[in-house]
Amino acid sequence: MSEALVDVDPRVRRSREAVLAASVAFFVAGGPRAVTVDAVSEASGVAKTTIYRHWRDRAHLLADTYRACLPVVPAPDDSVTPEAALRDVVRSLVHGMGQEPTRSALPHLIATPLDPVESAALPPDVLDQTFSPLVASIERAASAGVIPKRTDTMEAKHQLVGFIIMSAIDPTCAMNNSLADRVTQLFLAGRQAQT
Amino acid sequence: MSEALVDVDPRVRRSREAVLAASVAFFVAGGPRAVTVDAVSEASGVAKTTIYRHWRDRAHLLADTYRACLPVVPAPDDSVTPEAALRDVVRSLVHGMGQEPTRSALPHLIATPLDPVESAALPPDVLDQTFSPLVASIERAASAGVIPKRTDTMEAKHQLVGFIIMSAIDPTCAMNNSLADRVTQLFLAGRQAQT
DNA sequence: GTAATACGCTACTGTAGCGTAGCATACAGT
DNA sequence: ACTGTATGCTACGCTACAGTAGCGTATTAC
Repeated sequence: MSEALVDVDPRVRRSREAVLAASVAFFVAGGPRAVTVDAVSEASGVAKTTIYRHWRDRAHLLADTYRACLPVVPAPDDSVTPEAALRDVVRSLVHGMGQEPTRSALPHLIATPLDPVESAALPPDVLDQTFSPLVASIERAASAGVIPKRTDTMEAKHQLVGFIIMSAIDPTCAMNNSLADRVTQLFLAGRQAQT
Repeated sequence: MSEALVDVDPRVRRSREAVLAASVAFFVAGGPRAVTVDAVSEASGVAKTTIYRHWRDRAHLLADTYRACLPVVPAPDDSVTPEAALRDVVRSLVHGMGQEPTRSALPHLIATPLDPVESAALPPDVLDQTFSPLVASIERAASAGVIPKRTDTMEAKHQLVGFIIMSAIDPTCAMNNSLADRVTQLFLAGRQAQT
């Protein structure tokens, strides 16, 4: 994504984008197992040999495909109140998880890193990084006393991320700010009721 | 499991159990992709031909394997208060999700039904059934006014199930009654704070 | 003891997928 | 126009896996 400036040759850019788009489509539809070089080649119109000129092997293609399905969550804003910062991060997460291809890929995004074969070329903590802004927001809320200071950060993360992910997996669920703010409110109200 | 009485011949029972145990082990370790008839045959010590005498094809073996990884959650107890019934169901769920092989298989249990190939012989709603006792408890709590009567049942289910599943996926998390009751309390406190 | 049945073994076919080699062609930059 | 590079194409070899056939052996039930 960010090295588009290096690839001056438009043929290269075209090939990489077409391959990745097709690969993402297969990943979304059927998980890592569905991402085969032959299928991607045919669907993208890019020759198999060309794919191997850009990715060393299938594992590296899969790693890029995986990353392309992850949402981008901006770091929390420290210039607003802890509540507002948390609310905004939750909104970003809900929005990101609700966007395609992330939404449809979610179950596979969770399962793939646990597959010893398919996770070969995946950076180990690539999924955790998506939630690091949320963890930072939780920690700030705790140290500011918005939620109990002795809050278990990981537990709170499970609570929020679990809610968001399960909502996103349910195709009937609208992933908008209304849902995001309800997630935040239910979280804060529950935590603040703790002694 | 329940038709053990029909299989009088101990040779049949022995074969089925050995195959299923090996198949579950592969599913846990690497998802449906790892469940190959050859590998299961070798690991279980049961000949491939014998496996095909008990399961029509790999898809049916996988369906049984999938079911064997699901926890059994008893129906809610209507003779206690709605709070206690919900608490007990959450405890059962937390306990079930924390037990092997369910715990390690969880990501694959979520992802497999969404794979159009691997879910071939899977009953469509087999995972939902695991959560139906929870849904029943939520509905009873709502109609009893323990939580707001207009509570969105599905949303509440996402909230509780998401929290539990994310906790179970984190290997450092203790899946005991202490966690279960905290899940219940945070849920009730958040909901009861809503107008 | 005997018949029925379950099982193991070997060998086989067919398919899908990974990854490579060699050569011809089209396109980009100058 | 010219040169370098990216691409397309065909044809491989190799491995893993699904599923089947035939035959001999061991175990079970009676």
